[in-house]
Amino acid sequence: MSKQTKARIIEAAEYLFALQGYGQTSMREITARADVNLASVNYHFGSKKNLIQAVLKRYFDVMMPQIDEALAKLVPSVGRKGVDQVLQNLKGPLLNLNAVQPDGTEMFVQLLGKGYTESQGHLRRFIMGSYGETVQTILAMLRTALPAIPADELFWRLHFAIGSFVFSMASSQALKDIAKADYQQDIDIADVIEHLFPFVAQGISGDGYQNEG
Amino acid sequence: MSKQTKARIIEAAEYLFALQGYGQTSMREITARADVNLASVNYHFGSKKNLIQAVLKRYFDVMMPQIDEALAKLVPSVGRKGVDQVLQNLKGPLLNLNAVQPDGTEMFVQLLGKGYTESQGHLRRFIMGSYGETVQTILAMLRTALPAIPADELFWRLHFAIGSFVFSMASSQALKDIAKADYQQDIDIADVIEHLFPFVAQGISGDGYQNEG
DNA sequence: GTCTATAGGTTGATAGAC
DNA sequence: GTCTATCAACCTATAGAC
Repeated sequence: MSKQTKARIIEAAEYLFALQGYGQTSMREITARADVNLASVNYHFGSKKNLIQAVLKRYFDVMMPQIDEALAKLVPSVGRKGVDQVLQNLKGPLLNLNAVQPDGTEMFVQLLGKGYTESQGHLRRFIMGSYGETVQTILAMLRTALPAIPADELFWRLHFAIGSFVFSMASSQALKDIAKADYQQDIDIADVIEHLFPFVAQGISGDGYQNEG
Repeated sequence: MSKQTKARIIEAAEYLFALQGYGQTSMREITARADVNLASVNYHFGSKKNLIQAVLKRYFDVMMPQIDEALAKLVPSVGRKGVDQVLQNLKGPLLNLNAVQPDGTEMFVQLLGKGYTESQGHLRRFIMGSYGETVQTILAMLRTALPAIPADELFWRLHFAIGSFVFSMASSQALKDIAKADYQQDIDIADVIEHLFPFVAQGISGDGYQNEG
């Protein structure tokens, strides 16, 4: 059955990509884990590149419309409160990815991080080409919340925020181990978000920016 | 001459590692760029793993003692000001890496970022094993600056801060491209730090934490 | 210390039988 | 749609001549 095979490949691939990265995961590993034939990846997806995009597309296609919908209704307040509102509206769509797949949210963020740092140009082009509009909407909302902060400064802060998130996920196994050993805490993705969003909101809202000469 | 060859290898390797990552850079690329024989890497460093560690060690061995020295004299104030003081004392040693090599700071942080996200366990183990004490000192300083914030909450924030930094560096090429295209800015590492530190300080110092149930 | 040559393994992709 | 077999290219590492 084609449908089953295709789905098995996607699931195996996303697990391994999230864990090891794209470049370090071979098609042989993927097909072995999916328990399908090696040649079936190229039959169903054409190439490894296409498979990588298909894995991410599955999540983006669920999340981005939800974000669009959530933000369409929003007129953010000015200041820290507005930033909180924007972030709050991202939280739902993000956590809903757990419906796509068990641990889907965590998987997605890790895939995103790996895609960013393994500077495979084709992935960034694919994302920005397909979903750039939603990204722009998020930025516009933050601009409404923080009208006094220049666009380029906001661009920086948004990227720092993404970095906090992605890094936490990318090293989440290490974080989990440390937290358990040193602080007797068992962590899941919702915990990370609960700690992360105040940190990020605080950092984004700061008014102490200055363009150094 | 052995010394020259070894140095040429290190320089070529760190450039390519920083640009492409460790896994995606082959010894053939390195030796071609260094204009030395392929076999010389294994002769001088034993293995690719050792070469990776040697590249990072060159920077850590310069920076970590400087951080130790800078922090030894410091008794941070309480509050946001204390956090700023701690970060300020990290800035110098970090920027001094430009003395190791032109663009040394940028190179180093990119190497660090790639090392963290390409979860090559041996690298994290090497770093924490060799320089973990300095990391602990930094944490202790932040605890002095923010005595009201529980240790586990500070642990979270420190990781988010590291995440902002490492991710920004690991994806700095992408950031540069975007900044140039969308905001007509040419960025260097000092710019990134100038934007990053206030963001991080703001996020770490926030007093709006709450342990959700 | 430097070189050539090569071993021994991996990779992504494909041709062609079924 | 699935399989086997294989290609051509790449990889790290090493043996051994100079």
